[in-house]
Amino acid sequence: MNKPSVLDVARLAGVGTSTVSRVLNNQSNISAQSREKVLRAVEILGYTPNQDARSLRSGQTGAISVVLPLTGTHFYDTLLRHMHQVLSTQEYDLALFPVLGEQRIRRFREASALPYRADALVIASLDPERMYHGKPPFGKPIVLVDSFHRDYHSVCFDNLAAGQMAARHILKSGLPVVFVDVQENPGEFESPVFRDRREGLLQTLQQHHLEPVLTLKTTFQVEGGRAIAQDLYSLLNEKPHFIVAACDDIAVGLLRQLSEAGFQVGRDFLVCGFDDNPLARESALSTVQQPIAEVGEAAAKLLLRALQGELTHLALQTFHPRWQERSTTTFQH
Amino acid sequence: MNKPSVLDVARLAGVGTSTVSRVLNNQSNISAQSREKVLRAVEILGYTPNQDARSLRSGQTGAISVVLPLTGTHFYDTLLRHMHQVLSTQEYDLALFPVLGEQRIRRFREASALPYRADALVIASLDPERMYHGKPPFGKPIVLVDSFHRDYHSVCFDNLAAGQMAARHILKSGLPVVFVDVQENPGEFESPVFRDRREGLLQTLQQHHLEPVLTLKTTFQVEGGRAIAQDLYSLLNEKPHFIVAACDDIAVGLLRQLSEAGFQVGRDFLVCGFDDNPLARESALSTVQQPIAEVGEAAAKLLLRALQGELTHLALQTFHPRWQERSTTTFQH
DNA sequence: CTGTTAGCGCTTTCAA
DNA sequence: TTGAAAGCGCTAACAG
Repeated sequence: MNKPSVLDVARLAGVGTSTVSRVLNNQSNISAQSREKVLRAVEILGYTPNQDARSLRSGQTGAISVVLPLTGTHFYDTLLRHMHQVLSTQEYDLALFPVLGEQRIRRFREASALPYRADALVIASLDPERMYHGKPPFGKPIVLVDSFHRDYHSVCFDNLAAGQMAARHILKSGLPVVFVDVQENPGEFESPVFRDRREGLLQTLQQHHLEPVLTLKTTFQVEGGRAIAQDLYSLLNEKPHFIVAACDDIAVGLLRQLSEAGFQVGRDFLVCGFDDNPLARESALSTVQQPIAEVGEAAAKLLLRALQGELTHLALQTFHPRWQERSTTTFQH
Repeated sequence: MNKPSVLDVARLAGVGTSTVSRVLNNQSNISAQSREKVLRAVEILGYTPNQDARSLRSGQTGAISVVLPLTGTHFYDTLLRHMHQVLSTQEYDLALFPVLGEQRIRRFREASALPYRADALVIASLDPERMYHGKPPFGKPIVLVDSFHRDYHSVCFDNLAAGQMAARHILKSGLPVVFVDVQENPGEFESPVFRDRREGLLQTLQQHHLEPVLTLKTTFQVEGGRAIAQDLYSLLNEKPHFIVAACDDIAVGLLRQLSEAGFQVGRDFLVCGFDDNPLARESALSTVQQPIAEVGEAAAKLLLRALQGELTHLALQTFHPRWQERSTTTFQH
């Protein structure tokens, strides 16, 4: 037998279809009697509403799509958990759409793509301009997270301030600086995150007439840090340096490789990173912490307001980093 | 102005709505002339089809949902990338639904939940029986990945064989065994993965009249391994042991903490794990590798066949582990 | 408080 | 090869 429809339920309950609809949507003007009958019929038939029809009719899907570069990192995991926590208080389901490669980008430029079958869209860490060559094909609320564009609501980390913050701690040490930047994959978008960190860092250093004695680039994993450690050996043999890496993973790789090569943190070098991911915590790495949880929650709340049409002006929320002092930035005497 | 519909396109093109529909769906019986007119009208109006209406009418969504416990790990990242690679050759979009907490489980039991607005469902690492207290509320193809149930197509890792494989390498060493199992979070489901690894391991050891001299449990992160390392100090001071951990993270935590405490791998202890994640590679940990990529691809292909109705019988595919010999399971002489 | 009815936008017969 | 028209399952306006 076919899936039962509202009509089947209505017939069995001996009421009209609108009564069924009202009961199912918890509307108020319903007698206890009718409600009872409808619910019983629903139960008997094992009726479940067709969501496509519901969406077609009401124009609402109950879905919120999150487009993000990838899953599989602490950053997105944390971000999503916190967004999720806020959004699930309402009746919204969250669907994730990682942009795994160029192929998906092209697909996501089409208005018929799955992410746009939703009531609202979250775009995380991606520049809408570059991703879409213009505007996303989506006419409902959009919130940018970890990314900024003047045409959209945005919730951002202040990466410029993060860079400045690192610079200030470097300056306190009085040591010469080595900066290890992230090597962007050619063909992938340049990340504004690293651009801003770099800018804030170098800017503040310059204001104090300090420039890195050496700048290196490497991939943003632990292995990337390990790989370029040897380029520092001669420098560190000469005198201690402060090494600032553009992310924790690189910093940790550096820390480990240098330690294994006989250099001692706190004596031969100091090192710090950015992010405060679990690896940093584990390795006692001093770092500039990004308030991921706060940003996730703020974005979700913003979205909720946008969905309720309460957001008349373009919102821009910026969250400030926090310095996490651990053991890799103090001299051992 | 409102979003244009097929009717608007049809009017502008001077054709009927069915002609518009046929052009948009690349059907054959269309004159080049009509096609031309329709496409031009589509262009002018910026028309994009309403997917809800399309789904309602055709019963197809073009979506495949993946329900998984969490994102944010190498395992799921790898699995998804490979599934994605296969599925995107067809016109399917992949949507991810991490089950973040008990709240979501309840929601996902409802037939109206977002994951079920799809043409097929992938359930990763979750036992449908426990998750749904019965069957998922979904009448279309379902494929289980990293999980088995006799009522569904399944693509699995042979965790029993993985446990046996570890046992065989332990036996070769002739050392007494310490087994560090994963502590399941109370309230969460017991993972069949760890159950099978444990069973395969202990079973094979027993067949050779060997039993662990000590069994410990801890959480499955690196920190979990570190935390219980001290429980082994006296044992290792006495004589060397082979430590087998139920996953790489724990093994690495153990390896690191024991090394820092002055014990030497290859002399005071040997250690191996399961999974072969990046951390294992980085730490030169011997481990039982799970062929994640193959499983992901196999699952995707199975799904495609199921969608085409080619799958008449229940499929069960099992993939075998591979031993990754690195430096933590050989004695240094 | 309730039932009848008109579409939401599309695909797909059916007849031309 | 094409157009008219039916109807997928639902919600909401309207009339009672």
